[in-house]
Amino acid sequence: MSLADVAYASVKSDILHNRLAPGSQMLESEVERHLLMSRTPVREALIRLQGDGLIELIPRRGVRIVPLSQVDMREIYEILTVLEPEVAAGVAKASPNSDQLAGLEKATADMENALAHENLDAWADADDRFHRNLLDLHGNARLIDFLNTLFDQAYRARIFTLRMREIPESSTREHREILGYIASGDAQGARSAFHAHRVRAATELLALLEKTGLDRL
Amino acid sequence: MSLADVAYASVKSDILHNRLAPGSQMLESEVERHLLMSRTPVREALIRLQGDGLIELIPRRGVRIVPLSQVDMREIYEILTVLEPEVAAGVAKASPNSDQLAGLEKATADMENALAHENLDAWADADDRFHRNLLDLHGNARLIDFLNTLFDQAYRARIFTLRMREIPESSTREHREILGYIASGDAQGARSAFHAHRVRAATELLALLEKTGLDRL
DNA sequence: AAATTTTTTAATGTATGGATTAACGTATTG
DNA sequence: CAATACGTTAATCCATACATTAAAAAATTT
Repeated sequence: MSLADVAYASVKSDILHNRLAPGSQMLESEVERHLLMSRTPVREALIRLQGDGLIELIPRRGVRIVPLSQVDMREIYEILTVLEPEVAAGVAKASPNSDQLAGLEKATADMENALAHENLDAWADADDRFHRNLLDLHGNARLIDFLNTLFDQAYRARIFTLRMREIPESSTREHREILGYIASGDAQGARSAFHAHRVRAATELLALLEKTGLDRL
Repeated sequence: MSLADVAYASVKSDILHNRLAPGSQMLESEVERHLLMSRTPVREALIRLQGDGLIELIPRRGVRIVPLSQVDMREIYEILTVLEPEVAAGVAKASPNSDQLAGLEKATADMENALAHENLDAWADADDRFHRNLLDLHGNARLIDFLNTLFDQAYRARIFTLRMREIPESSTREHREILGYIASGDAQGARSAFHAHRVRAATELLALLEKTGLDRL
């Protein structure tokens, strides 16, 4: 692992976990100092992060942590609403065996458990695992990559709004339902259940952002 | 425009226009010599191109121009088949005025003209313009970006197979049809017409690749 | 001769000095 | 006082020297 890789992973983690505030700016030299590295590897990492849509490199102004507006969230969910149901349908169609479904099963069980114990952090973690695990069961590498990028972008907003929402009961139920369709190889069922899941989640999240006036997440 | 930008545009153009052969490799130093630049800007450009999926940077082996296999083409078309119909539906729903549709109208007319004169290059150019122009009418920046990246990746294969196919009559007709749905604000019509268009194109292209044994485009 | 170790080579990874240039403050002018 | 021109500053952009290291070549051993 090169220094550039370390820098990439480190800054990315700092952004996702809100240790670098959305909308904030800093000079490249500050990042270098923070990471105790020279310009070259830091710059390479920043260029990659810019490609991921997580930062913006503004000449003479340094690095800007790209904040998410309501418009951004709408964009992201619009895409997820179209693509993820297809992913679910594709996975269902491939009739995965129980070995392959173990990860999804575990994630779903973890969500149910977390819900029972009202452990929101554990719930969010299991939810994230469910969605990413589903991707991994799909063969389309480009699709996987793109959706993971979107998950990364939306991650902060999800965490941030987690505690402002109702206890995620229906969401948990929907995951169990989707898993059922996938396990039984019902592609059409998986597709429409996932679509409904995403539409509901998007509506809820956008209404919440609207209501609270939250922007620049 | 920085040297890094120049390097990015130059190498990208060389790849898209097949001046750098798919699957070929060269050292970073060869790229530097070719562009008459030092390592820093070239390296930054290559990192961005790797993010675009056009090249691979392999330590000690240099730059590899990523070739497209049948699997890759199937991946790309699978995504286009799902997303582009949504884009068309979205644009139709927004009821664009004739000003906004001028580009699509022109592209369609150019396709019809090129077809009449059996000018395949002009046809391919107009086709590409139609698809990218449609994207520009859609508001979702992330979607636009992603689809443009896929267009870039698939560009070479399209050009390469252009002369091995039937004269693209049905494709041209379908574009005119889609444009009609968009102009009349019929989102559902645009969606299903575009879906059919993509399914047909994908089937044709994949069959052609299969038949000719073409791979590594 | 085959296998193993050592040495060499060369390509990338990293650090850094200097050139460039946009932004800002200061001075000048109308 | 407002507007403009000028000089200064500082951050990035670029070139390049050096460090690291994987691969290739050579030497040694069996």
